[in-house]
Amino acid sequence: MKIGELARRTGVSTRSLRYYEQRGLLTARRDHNGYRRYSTDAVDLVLNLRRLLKSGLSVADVHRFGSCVASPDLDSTPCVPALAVYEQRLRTLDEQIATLTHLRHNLAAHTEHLRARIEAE
DNA sequence: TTTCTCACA
DNA sequence: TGTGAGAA
Repeated sequence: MKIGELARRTGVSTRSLRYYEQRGLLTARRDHNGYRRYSTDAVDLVLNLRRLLKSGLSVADVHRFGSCVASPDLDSTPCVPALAVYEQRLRTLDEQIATLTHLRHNLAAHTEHLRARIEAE
């Protein structure tokens, strides 16, 4: 199928599909006129890509999934690299949450301090 | 309709 | 991580 049909079948813009290809996430054969041609299983792959990217994974993360991304049923696939990616992502999120929590505590303390000063006037 | 590139959020 | 515009 051509890029327009893949876009329609996946609900993903042609622009995004070209972007995924540029990033090495999606490949296509070329027609004589240079138009991209996709096999029907590209639909599952794109839907998986979309879901993973929307869930906060980066292009590099999705890259690490290897052939798993092409799976028609990603959730039921015992994808070893996916486990590593998810675990690393969880660690990163935990670190970010800790940092934000720290910042929030500091800001709350400053706020209370300032309020007390102002109300003491 | 599709291709590409540049610029931008 | 995408998108818009412009030209072929």
